[in-house]
Amino acid sequence: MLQESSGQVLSDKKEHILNAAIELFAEKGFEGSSIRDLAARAEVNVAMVNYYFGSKEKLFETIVEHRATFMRGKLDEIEADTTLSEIGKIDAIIENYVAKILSQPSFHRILYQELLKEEREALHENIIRIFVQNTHTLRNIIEKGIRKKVFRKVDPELTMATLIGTINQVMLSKSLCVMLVESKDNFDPYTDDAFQKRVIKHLKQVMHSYLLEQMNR
Amino acid sequence: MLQESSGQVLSDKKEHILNAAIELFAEKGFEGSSIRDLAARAEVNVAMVNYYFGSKEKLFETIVEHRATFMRGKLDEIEADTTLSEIGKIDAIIENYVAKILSQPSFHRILYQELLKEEREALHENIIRIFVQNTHTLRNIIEKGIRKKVFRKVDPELTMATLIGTINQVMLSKSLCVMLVESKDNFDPYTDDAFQKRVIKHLKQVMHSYLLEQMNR
DNA sequence: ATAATTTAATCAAACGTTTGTTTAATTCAA
DNA sequence: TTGAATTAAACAAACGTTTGATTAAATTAT
Repeated sequence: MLQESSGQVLSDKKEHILNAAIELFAEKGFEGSSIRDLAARAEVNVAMVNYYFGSKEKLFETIVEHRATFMRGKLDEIEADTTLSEIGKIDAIIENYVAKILSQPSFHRILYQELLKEEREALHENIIRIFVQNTHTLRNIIEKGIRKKVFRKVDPELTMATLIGTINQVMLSKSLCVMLVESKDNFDPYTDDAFQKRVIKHLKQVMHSYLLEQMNR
Repeated sequence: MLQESSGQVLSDKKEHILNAAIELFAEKGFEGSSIRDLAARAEVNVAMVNYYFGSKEKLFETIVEHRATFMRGKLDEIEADTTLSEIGKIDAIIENYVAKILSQPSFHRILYQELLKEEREALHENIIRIFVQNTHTLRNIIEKGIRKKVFRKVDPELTMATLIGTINQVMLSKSLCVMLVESKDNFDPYTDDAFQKRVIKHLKQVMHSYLLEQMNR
């Protein structure tokens, strides 16, 4: 394609600043990161951030809005998949959520720092809207399972909270995660394949034993 | 007592600043809150913060260290209680955790904002240490239940993550919580008694179905 | 008991830095 | 040669903190 042979759509340097910003914001928070810090880490002039993104705040919005819908499409796809049983859909959601979130721990951390605050109202509500949508999708699946009598009569909203909350708890702090699950110090749980499988296995077991009537296990 | 009739041990104003700071830091984060903001909210002069606490950072440390051990004593007490079965201990932990965390949402939010960042290393590690201790206590209970064959062979660390993670997910954002569980707009889930019972009931059901062998249900 | 002295609390103002952002000049590629 | 990219320098505003004066209360001395 022309687009590829003539160079990238998005400027290399712009993308480079954006990635450095995701890391920095995740480590120090938005207010805790200065543009000079960011410029130094990305090895560009301080003026380049405003040149490319307009302002520090717009850079932040770009980061969130560019990636925040990351689960939406996959969730809808799983919900609509008629080849999957209800518990099969739950399993698929667990696998996708865990893999997706573990693959971008920095971005995930930024998202939750923002959720915990009450500043930047528009951005805050954007993130909340995505969460609400995802919860509704999961609720649809759970309620269908309940109607079909393959699921127990559980609390759909809090079941979602248990699912996401378990993953978030693991994502809170890498050093905490390492202390809890592994004694080795250079161990990175987020890129470790065995750890990812461990989280998926645990979550599936929790959800199976909670959702399924005993006859189905 | 002399102490009471002659006045309080801790200065009223100092306590007043501290409580205002907890609210402000929870809303805007530590770096997002200025001493002038805080002084205005607490209705004191800007100089009073440094006068009482030395610095903004020391005020922050005071907040965290003053309250962060909030579950420690109770957890040990529950673990040592010989009148409780293993599942009874889990239930007691759930009841205490939920009640305690829901009762101080602002402080809880500050704690997790700090966990998500990697600044202020000493403080960060202090918080982590408390988490690790609590996890070990819960692990002891779970492993005892497994040895007694009343619990399934579960993943102790991730079980803790599920327990705390579920509560945290609910505590992330009040407006998110309201949208998920209640349509009324003036509803405050954190002070609502019915909501607290709902969370406790859900968590107990999850933990019972996950931990207990089928014969015990 | 009254006056003198010390201590603690409070304040407006100012300190030196750092902040995000802009400018105007320069370099670079097409 | 023209427009985009890049730079060092400068900008006002906001930041945490300190200062020195002022007040009020408590303590000591007379």
